[in-house]
Amino acid sequence: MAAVPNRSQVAEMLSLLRSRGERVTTARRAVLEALVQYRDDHLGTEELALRIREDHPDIHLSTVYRTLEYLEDQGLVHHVHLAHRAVSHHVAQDHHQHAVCDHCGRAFDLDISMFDELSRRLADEHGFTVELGHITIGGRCADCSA
Amino acid sequence: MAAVPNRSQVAEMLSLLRSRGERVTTARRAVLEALVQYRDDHLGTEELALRIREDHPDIHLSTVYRTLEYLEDQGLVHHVHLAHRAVSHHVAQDHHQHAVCDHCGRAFDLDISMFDELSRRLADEHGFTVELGHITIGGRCADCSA
DNA sequence: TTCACTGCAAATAGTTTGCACATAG
DNA sequence: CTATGTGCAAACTATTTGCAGTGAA
Repeated sequence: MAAVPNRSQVAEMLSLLRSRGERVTTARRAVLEALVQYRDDHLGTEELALRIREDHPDIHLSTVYRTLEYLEDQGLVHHVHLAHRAVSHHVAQDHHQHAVCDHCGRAFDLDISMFDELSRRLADEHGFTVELGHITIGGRCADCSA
Repeated sequence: MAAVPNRSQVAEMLSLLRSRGERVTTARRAVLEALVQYRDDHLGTEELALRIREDHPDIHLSTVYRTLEYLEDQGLVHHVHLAHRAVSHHVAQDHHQHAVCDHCGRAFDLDISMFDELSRRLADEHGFTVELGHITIGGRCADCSA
């Protein structure tokens, strides 16, 4: 799916920051690396911070919060409200939607094309520009319907 | 839209509870009345509790939380994650979707038919049963796009 | 009368902030 | 060198829970 190997995706985002005159710090690199490495795991912020600390025990949870906020401001990261209380972050390029089972909590990635008609109608009928990637669909997964 | 006038919608839900052998209390009646009265205002839980207290100063915030949870268990109420931190409740019969502007926070009600294709594809391709009414679409409203 | 419900206060979870020190540029 | 970023502790917000008293059936 990615036209560019993961390895350089972080490097690319870091040079983008540098080109904007932003500082590149250990925490920023570590957060981006973790988001790329665990991209499929839909980790909450605290869980993400735990993984980051495996390699960087000195990076504080509050720094992860601040860094994620910063990276969102920079447009490099988006967030999704997955389960009821958990917020999950992902790099902006990984645009996908989620369906979350209200029963078991599992998150399923959805193809963006599923939202084509919906976005078009929202634009036409309400002038509303959907921010894809932020949508979460709740319901019952196949297993939990049984 | 409703086949039944608002006035009796609460009464109806209360008799349903009674018919199940559940207790009808002041708090339960007050919460349902407020949900019906302010159905278009997308109130958060705390704000809802404030309105309820105008008439029933003795109903505690924690009771509102517990009552909403109870009414959800009974299937009479659903909740929606509207803005980033706010959870809003509405009576289950008022099934509609929301688009929330990430910029000004306004919520727009959407026609359910917009989700027909999406629900069908989720069912067909993933065996996932969408719980309509729980979906929130983020993005920019027409005004804030300017 | 009896057991579910409620008020209150205190606990918890997730997130944010002030401040002094560390570090990228 | 100097502004920006970070660690830490403490504050905050939304929500939940334990317990003893209240009230619906």
